[in-house]
Amino acid sequence: MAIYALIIETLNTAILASLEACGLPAPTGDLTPEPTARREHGDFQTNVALRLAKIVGRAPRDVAVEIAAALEASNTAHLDHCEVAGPGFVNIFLRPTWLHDVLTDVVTSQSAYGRSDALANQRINLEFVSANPTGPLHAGGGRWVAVGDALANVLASQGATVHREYYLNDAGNQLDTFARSLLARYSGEEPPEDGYHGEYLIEMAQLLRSELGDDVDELTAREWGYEQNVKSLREDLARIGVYFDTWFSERLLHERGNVVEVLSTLESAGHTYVKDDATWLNSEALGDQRDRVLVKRDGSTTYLANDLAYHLDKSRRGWDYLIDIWGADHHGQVKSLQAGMEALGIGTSESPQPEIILGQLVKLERGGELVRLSKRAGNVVTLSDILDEVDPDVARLTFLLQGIDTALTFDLDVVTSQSMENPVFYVQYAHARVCSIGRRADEQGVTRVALKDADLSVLLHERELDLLRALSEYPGVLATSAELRAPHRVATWVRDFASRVHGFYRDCRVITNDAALTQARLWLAEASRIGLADALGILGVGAPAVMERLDEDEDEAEGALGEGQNQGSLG
RNA sequence: GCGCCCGUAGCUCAGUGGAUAGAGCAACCGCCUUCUAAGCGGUCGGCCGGAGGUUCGAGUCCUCCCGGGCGCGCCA
Repeated sequence: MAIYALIIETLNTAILASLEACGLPAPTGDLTPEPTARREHGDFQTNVALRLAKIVGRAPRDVAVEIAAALEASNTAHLDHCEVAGPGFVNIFLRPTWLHDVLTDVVTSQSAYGRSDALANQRINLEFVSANPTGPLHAGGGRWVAVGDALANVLASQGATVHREYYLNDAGNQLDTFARSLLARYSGEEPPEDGYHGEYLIEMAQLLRSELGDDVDELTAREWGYEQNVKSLREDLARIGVYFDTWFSERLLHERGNVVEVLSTLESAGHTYVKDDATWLNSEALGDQRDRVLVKRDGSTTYLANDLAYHLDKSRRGWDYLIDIWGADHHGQVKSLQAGMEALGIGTSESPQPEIILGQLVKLERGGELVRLSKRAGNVVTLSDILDEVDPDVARLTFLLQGIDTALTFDLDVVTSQSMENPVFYVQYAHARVCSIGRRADEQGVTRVALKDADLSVLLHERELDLLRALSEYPGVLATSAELRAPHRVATWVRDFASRVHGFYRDCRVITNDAALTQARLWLAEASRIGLADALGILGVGAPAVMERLDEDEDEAEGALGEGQNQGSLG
């Protein structure tokens, strides 16, 4: 168990015992002590007195004083003293020894630090991106790439087995529309009104001609274009370092008769009816805003029918839990899908409903103006375009620093031209600095003694304790991030932690003549490195050991980037 | 009209019912003889969209209103 959890448990027990010693009842609900927001309030605070006051009919501060005294009298590990403050909080002050235990915990756990087995035995299928294979991934799609991959890592950090899946809508009208557009370009014509007008089709048409000659029909164009598009999706994803375990083809559902099967299941369960020559799902009765068509008048199935077959297939493939990440432009489909799944008997404890995570859309800005993000309109900015200009790490963290409930504005001017001030460099630099200390120590022949031989009790500087407090909270950050499906919490944690690392670096020289202090600080630096590297790893952002110092004369020129990063054209 | 999301510092955004609401950027002032100044410290900056309500306590929960985004196809 991580030290933080251990402390909470210890304090919890101590508080309960104190209540009993005072003859006070235990309040209902969670009385978990929580870390204080301010240093002067100690390490942890508990609001039990506030909550008990009404029950016992006494002033909250009186109750608090009593509890504080009982707590102090208890023999609780690391406890220094308690104070009553504000309306009736009991502030708990611990000795720094608990933070020294955190350091030991981090360096002995290494990359396992912060991990939990809360989701052990959970096999989760996480579907994200799933952009139609009708062209390159557009810039806004990068958000789901970054968020989905990070969320997968976050869930895995809690012990889950996570499977990344990409659903290819390769059986519907969109691909046909795409084919007609491609063929139009191939013939030197403008795409149809409702077709795809992006310039990428012109290039693609040229390639089509050079590869397959002058006698290409629509079907051939479609299949060739489809292959090209999937290939380019994979390439774009590879550029940003995201790989899917499964690329699931919608066509398979039709070939295997899954869609037909879903329809007959729904029909025999009495959930469908025929009206206006179409087959409808009685979804309104199941919570949807209205009923939905499953089979169109022309006999083809709707997106909903196909999607139900897809989700049913996913749950049959043996996952304990299904998660989809969708853009907010699809939120109208959530109720329909869930209504259909319920009609199919999904939604029990053995087979829970798919969880749909909705993320707000990305607004792309350049030159102070919004850029439209539409594959159909001509004006396309692709993820690949962005990666031509910025480092994948920059793109990822830009998408990840913001919660998915807010519409994100991706300002290309800021992200590209001001990359010197990008949070990515700030965080990566903290990692590089810590690594640099290790190298410098090596150069000077200073080697780290075994952890058990280092005297950590000399770590008393506020900067040092600050680092350890942040590290103590990291496991909780990961757990919360997983629970709330909010990977941005890891991003904001690591940015905050980097700030503490820089402060420590500035104020606490590690390699000094004080051998004991040097040893303790070397271990603290190592713990910090582990924290930074782990969080960055979860976000899918690189943690370079070296970042070259930016030459002052060239601060407008090319940035000095760490290893493994492509050199963005910044000028 | 109905449904979902959002509204917090000049800008971009954190903040799972707790005390004096935070960070980055921008602006201004300091700090390099010492482990990388892509750094550190400080100043400036807020009726948390508005009004009610619940609560010992509300940026957070509830209701209504205002403003913005996205949906409400026999498209996908």
